[in-house]
Amino acid sequence: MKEILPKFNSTFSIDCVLFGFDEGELKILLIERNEEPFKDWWALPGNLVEEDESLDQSATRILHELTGLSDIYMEQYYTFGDVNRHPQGRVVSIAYYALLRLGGDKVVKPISNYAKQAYWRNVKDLPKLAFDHQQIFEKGMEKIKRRIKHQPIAFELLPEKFTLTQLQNVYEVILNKKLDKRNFRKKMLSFGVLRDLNEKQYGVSFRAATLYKFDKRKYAKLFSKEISF
Amino acid sequence: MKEILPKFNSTFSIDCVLFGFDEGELKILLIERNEEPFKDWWALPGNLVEEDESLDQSATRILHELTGLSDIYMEQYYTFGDVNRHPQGRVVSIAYYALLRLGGDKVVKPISNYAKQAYWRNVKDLPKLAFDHQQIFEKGMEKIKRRIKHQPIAFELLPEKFTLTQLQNVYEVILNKKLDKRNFRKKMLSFGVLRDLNEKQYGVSFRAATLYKFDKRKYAKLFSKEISF
DNA sequence: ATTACTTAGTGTAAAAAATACACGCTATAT
DNA sequence: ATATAGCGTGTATTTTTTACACTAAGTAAT
Repeated sequence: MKEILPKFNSTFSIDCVLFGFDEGELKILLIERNEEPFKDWWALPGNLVEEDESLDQSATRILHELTGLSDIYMEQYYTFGDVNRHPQGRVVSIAYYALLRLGGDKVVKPISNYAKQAYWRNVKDLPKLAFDHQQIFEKGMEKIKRRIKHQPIAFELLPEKFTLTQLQNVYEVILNKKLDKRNFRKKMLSFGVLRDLNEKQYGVSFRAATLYKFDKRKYAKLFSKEISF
Repeated sequence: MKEILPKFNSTFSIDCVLFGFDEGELKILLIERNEEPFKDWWALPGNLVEEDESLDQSATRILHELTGLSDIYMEQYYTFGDVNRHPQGRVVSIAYYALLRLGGDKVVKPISNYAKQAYWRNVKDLPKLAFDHQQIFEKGMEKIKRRIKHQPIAFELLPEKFTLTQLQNVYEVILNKKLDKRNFRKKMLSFGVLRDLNEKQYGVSFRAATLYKFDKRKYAKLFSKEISF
């Protein structure tokens, strides 16, 4: 039982739900495993935590290995520790979600050592996943649904310059419902964290939309709106 | 480095922020440690996870050992894994908060083996804590502040029968602000999860208030209220 | 029994936020 | 010139939130 798992003393791992937004769809990155257990299954990217790295460092490393990027927005959200979640022994897994800009220039085609290949898959059409990764994904999905209502994380999925329609698409696909265009724009602009770049899209085969940028300095003004007394 | 920590293969532990509401104050349970490291320091109750128990089971066990109770409301909220958070080696700690009815009958006076004594301490007046427990406490405090606005967790801190004033006190002490009595009652009753017991307090030296009960069957109706589009 | 005291319990008006809803504009493609 | 596809805009209604103060009921002391 113990021979496979622990490098050093660690029996904990990181699993990442890496979200990307592309072609109007919310996608996550899945790897096809090249190792037992669950060889040939689809799984969330993840790995064991090294002895000398914090959990955040480990997640950062894993994401870097997958994508080559090192400034990915990322957050720990839950730890899965059922006794039998890993068929070969006790592995507690700390789950992170991460948000990545997929649009346009940087095309991420990740391949890593423990995976045959990695693909972006629409969250609405996922294959069966290894281990308890379905559960890990679902909890991550819930988290970002909730988080997007309080924190300016939608911008992490978009290129630096984006249109309000693109932004609305991100909200719609994460919340899984249609939003009213005028009300959406009114509210978004009312937060005062979007800077109008006085610049238009180009290369589109229809009327070009205004480009906006997320203004990080004003971001603190975006408070939670919750049950209020 | 390894000689002290791992029973089996486990280098993870559970730490619990156990909240109670008493005398109008929000309190947490602290133990005075009887072991190195941090002998004689105040700390959150916690322990190593056993090989054959899930994280939730482990937290349940720890809470049971402390209080003798086994139906405590409890939730995992974050995992702390800095490399040097434990001076004697790598210990990743999964944090839970828990909410306990302190009122009246059940007086909890917990003593356990690794602790000299345990005390309820007002969250507004905490001593210096061992390890990174200050940070763990603060994150737990943030979590319940947020959670109480979405989920009916306030009731977990009150006796089964309670008055609206007591309920308001719980909200006030967790949110750390005064609320308007009429607006509070209006909103609480509007959720439709309180059952009027047609019963009054007694033994109080002033006008007795109506007692209410949390109606679990209607609880699902209490939706999140957040930024809405 | 009168009085003083303490907490319970109640309503309304004003402000703010959320919602529902439709059409002219503009750039591109043919 | 014209068709097309997405851009960009305002108002009226409803709902929610907020602010605000007095009477009622019971207890305790005299």
